Amino acid sequence: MPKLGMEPIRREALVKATITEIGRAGSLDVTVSQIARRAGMSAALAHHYFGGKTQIFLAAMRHTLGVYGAEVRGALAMAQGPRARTEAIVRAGFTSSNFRRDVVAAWLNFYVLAQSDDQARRLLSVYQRRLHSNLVFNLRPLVGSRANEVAVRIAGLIDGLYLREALGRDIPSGDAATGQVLTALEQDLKQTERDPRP
Amino acid sequence: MPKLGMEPIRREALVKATITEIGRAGSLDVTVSQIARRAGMSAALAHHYFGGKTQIFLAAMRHTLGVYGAEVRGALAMAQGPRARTEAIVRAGFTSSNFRRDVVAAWLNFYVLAQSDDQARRLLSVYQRRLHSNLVFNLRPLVGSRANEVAVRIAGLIDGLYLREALGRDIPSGDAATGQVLTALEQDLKQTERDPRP
Amino acid sequence: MPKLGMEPIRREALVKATITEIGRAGSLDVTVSQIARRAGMSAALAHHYFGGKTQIFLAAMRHTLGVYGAEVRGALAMAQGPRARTEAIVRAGFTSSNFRRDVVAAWLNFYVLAQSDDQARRLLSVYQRRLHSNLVFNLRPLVGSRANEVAVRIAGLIDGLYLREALGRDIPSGDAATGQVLTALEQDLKQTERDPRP
Amino acid sequence: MPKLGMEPIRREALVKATITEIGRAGSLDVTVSQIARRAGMSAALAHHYFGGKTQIFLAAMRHTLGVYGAEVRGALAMAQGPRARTEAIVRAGFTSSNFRRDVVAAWLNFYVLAQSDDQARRLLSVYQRRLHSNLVFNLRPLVGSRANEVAVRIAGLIDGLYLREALGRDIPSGDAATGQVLTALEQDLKQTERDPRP
DNA sequence: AATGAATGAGGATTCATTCAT
DNA sequence: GATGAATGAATCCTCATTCAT
Repeated sequence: MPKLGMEPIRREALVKATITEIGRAGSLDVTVSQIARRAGMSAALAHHYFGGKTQIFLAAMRHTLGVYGAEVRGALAMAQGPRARTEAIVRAGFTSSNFRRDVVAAWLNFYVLAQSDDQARRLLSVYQRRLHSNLVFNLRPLVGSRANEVAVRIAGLIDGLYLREALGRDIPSGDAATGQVLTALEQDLKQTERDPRP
Repeated sequence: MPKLGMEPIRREALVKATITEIGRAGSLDVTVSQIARRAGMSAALAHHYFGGKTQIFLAAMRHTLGVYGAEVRGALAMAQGPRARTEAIVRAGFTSSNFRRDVVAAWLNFYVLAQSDDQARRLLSVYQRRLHSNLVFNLRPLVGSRANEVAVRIAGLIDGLYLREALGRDIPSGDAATGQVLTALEQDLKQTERDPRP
Repeated sequence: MPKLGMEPIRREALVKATITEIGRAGSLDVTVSQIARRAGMSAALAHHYFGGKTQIFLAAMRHTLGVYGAEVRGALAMAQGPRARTEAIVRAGFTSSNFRRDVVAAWLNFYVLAQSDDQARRLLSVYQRRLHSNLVFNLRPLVGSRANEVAVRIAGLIDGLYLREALGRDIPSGDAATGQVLTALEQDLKQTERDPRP
Repeated sequence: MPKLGMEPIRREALVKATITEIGRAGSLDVTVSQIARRAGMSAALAHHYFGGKTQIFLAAMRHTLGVYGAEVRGALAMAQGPRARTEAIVRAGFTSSNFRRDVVAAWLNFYVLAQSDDQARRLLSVYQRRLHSNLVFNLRPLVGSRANEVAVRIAGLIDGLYLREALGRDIPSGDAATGQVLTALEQDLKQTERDPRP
């Protein structure tokens, strides 16, 4: 009994299973069989849908980036004014849907993959550029010509806290991380108050 | 052609070759043969000296951490006063011997390895704790009770900039990264001036 | 060419090939590839079905013991009275399906394997205990309290003749071996006649 | 300081170490390094003295057979008359120097080796023939034309009891084994009394 | 006499991928 | 649409053996 319209369901199941398995293994050393099993299908079917292991990883990556992007857009839509919007961007990064142990592990591994796989690198670049311009756009009214520099600092700090979290044994605390970044942000704002450079 | 006392020579060659190969591959998916070939010996000999692939990686890791630690100690020895010492710690992280493309790639992969390998995790913990307490010790006179929080921020930012550099296409610029961290540090110091909390 | 339900077919082919190859080599120094090739498949498939080399050997062992056990049961079913049954047990051990050169070699190697592998040891123990109790049960009416001792002697002699056969160059003669054991048995019976010990 | 006259000492140490290691492993899967280490020298030296792994095994085998042969000859020298001499041969096989766990394991493995190695086979043949003719020679006055057949039975039983002992968990009991064989022998003698066939 | 150094050959095992059904 | 069957290629690791010192 061939089932119709299974494709999107299967794909989604595989993407989720991929994130889960990468999280469990803590690395990309995960077999297609493991992923497929967790997704409730045969390895052959996984291949059928995605064409290969790398494609599966990339799809999982796109999914993760997509979720993250949606979260950012959602937060931006609610916020009023540049400061609130900048803070919203920061907060979105540490939401409970993004700052989960397995997702963090996936991110870390995607960074690794991006070093050898061009598609992955491009994907990450897109994310990084988008984050950067989002930050710069909203920081400009707040810190003027410092916007670029501050954006790099904020983004760097976000990544760094992610990285640290990947290793800690305790459940990731989004609040603490958010607090760290917002404090850094606030000091950049104060610095501008003291020494404005339009 | 001396035939005795080769062990340390071989070990060192293997450690270097490991860093290089990880740098080239951008991942831990490097065969023992590749490493051994680059180090100018057979894979069997590499196994003979290290006992296994993981041990080779860990030795390379220890070496990298060792170099880093030496650099930090050296910098600390030259610096006078807490502020200079704190800056020295930061600068040491972005020295040209640490902030090389392949070394950064190695670090990134060690983070990954630490998620699944206990020895690697322990090694990283040691490094992180040492960095943290170094920072806290020198920050105390500067920012008082904020020392811990500031140390986390500084360390996080350092890691984040490392991470970003791993992906960039251009040669890593230690100066830019150092500048970023020192700016963040300076703002934390000013904040304390404004609002001292002994 | 049916493509489903291959598993039992493959397993059986592998088990047979294992016996054959052990027979040819005269030892367990047989590669999985050799076995797989003889069974008409790739080494990978052999692993797929059995999980590892030891498992393949154990399966072959179980098969051999199974055949032997079936033969004994078959012979017992035909025989009437304790003496006939005891003789049947002896004869079953030297049947042409059990007393083949390669099977004898397999036995010998299983003894060796049993010294280091626990599963193998357990398997052999089961066989030995079964043989022993079969003998004792049927010997009791014939030799009374000597049953245990006689059973040990009979079983020992069977094993010894197997061992000797493993080395001889000529085709194993089940008849000669059977004769030897039956003679020993008969003398034990006569001894009981002369000196009954209920 | 080159030591003189070390050769015999080294060889003996290696032979003993070989028996010990085979006993520990329960198989011939013993590396030359293991043997050499136990014998207190380098693997290279072991090769130097024996030429190769097989040669080391064969030397150990010759040694074992030699000890056994000496024991038999010693026992024969003490015994008076054919019956005592026959019993002496049997007893020699289960002496505490021959019926040790590791020696039994070695024997078993030599049987295995003899299936693939010609030198080993020849060595075993020599032992078997010698044992056989020793038995026949002394049995002739006792059982007349049955001598050959009885010798096969006795020798088979000895081998079988060895084999059984190789697997048992308890310390080998030479007495019990000797008893078994002597009982069989006695019954053969009685049989001849009843039905003499000169 | 003795050994550390060194390697080639080989073997178990894993896995992504393909294919026939 | 879905999967069991099947394999080639790769990789880690072991080990007997050789050689220079």
